[in-house]
Amino acid sequence: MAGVLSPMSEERGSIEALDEFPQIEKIARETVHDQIYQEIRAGLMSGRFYPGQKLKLRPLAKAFGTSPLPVRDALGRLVAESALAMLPNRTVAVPPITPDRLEDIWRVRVLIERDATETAARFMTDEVLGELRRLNAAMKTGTDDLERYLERNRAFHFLIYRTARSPVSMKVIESLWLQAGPLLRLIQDVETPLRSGVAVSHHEDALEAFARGEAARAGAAIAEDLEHGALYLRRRLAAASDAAPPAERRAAR
Amino acid sequence: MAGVLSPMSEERGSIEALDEFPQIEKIARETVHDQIYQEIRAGLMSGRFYPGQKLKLRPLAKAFGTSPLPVRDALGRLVAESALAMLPNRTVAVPPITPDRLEDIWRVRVLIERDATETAARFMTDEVLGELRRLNAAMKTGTDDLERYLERNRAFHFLIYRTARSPVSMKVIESLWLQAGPLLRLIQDVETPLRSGVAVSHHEDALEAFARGEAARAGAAIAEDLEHGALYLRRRLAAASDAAPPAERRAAR
DNA sequence: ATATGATATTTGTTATAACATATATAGTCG
DNA sequence: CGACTATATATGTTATAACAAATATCATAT
Repeated sequence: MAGVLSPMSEERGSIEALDEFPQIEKIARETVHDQIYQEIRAGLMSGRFYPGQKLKLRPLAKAFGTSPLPVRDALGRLVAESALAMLPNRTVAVPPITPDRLEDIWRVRVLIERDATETAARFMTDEVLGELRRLNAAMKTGTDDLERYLERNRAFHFLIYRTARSPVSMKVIESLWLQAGPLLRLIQDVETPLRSGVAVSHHEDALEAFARGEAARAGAAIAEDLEHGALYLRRRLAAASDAAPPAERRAAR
Repeated sequence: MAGVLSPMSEERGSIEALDEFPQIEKIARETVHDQIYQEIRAGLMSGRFYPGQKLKLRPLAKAFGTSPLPVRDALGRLVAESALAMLPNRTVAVPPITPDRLEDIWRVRVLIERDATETAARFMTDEVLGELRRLNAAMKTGTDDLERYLERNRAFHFLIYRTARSPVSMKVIESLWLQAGPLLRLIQDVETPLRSGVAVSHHEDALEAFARGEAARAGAAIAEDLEHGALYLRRRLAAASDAAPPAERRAAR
């Protein structure tokens, strides 16, 4: 089912793996609704949808080769997580991005991701630190592929947050990244060297702070990383809204 | 449909109001799933469900007088908001409360509710301040009715948070209160004067800070209010887990 | 040509029913 | 008496179909 959002469909295969004999791992079967959810969610986080885009039940169901029900489940779940918005007509759409909304999302992001980073510093181990170094080093290569760059950046940040061992924070952060996802569309055509260098340097600040056990400094480094991104997005957002003020128009078909 | 969770059912009435002529206010019709959602949500926030309780589709549907579908929608939405949990068998249940989970929820609560309070201080007006004073004064009366006391406390806090004008923070805070809801069950049998006095005094600290425009102090007062509640709940939780360690057992029927 | 109105299509919502899995119950064998 | 198996019940999931509301399309009148 992967890649169904791109115009290419395939029937879903049976999930039950061939059971040799009673294995320990009892994989909870994935429901159709879960698969659709994962796919749309991944699309959102990597900016494959544009703000204002409407997600309609039957067209999506046809694309996935299912009935409208599981699609409805997936969309409803994403709406509940604030990743998608429900219009007054109850149609689901990617939330439009206004400057106010950008500031709102980022203020909370800085607040909670700094906190999570500080907490992670107290649980940091050599093993995790090594993995973080590896992830950050990987970000320096293949910077021309935006999607891969973003995925590596995501992996770096989320490994830190997971180290904080706070399921509640983790859920909030995931929701915030989901809401920020459609913004990533704005940096499609950004000069490659510019976008990669600064983030990596902030990451290295954080790595050094982790190594020294300086929690506050690690949190500050990640906060600066986020603020730097915000600076960038603010400019692109202003430019985009100058070029095409009626974002509502672009979304309509 | 109100009160259906208590064993008493009533058919749902038509929502469409009599339209005189083109009014400005176009009330979006409430779907069945919305009504069920609101009802379960209210029950959760005022602690009418116990941790571990299972919420099954068909029994609930029968109680509400609907098909299982809207119930499923409502439960799925609450699961997505972390208000309910989904067991491996995909049955929905009220999340059990462990000491770890209590600490996790409260740490994030203090972080974000303090921040929202500080932001609210910058937007504070005489009108809102007056309403806050009125709400806090109301908390001193009728303290014997726990549910009413909690509702007034909720109104006080949420008026502050709403003043911060941050939809993103608001959504997070609502989710956190929802997750904390089942804990309120622990203070059912608490000495009345003890629980009311301290909260009100913290609230008065916040009010004074608001009046003086001291944002940090207002945030600190609310943070202390929360910490005080946590102290209380920690003790009750320890006592409860001593008395009935297999919370899983109590949930089963 | 524009505005108004009726019709047709599309949209989300929900009940019903069939299915697969999980759980509970009863039966049976050791 | 205890452990295992088989049956029965209950549970979540999903397709189908019918419904209601919103939107789009088109004809008509001014």
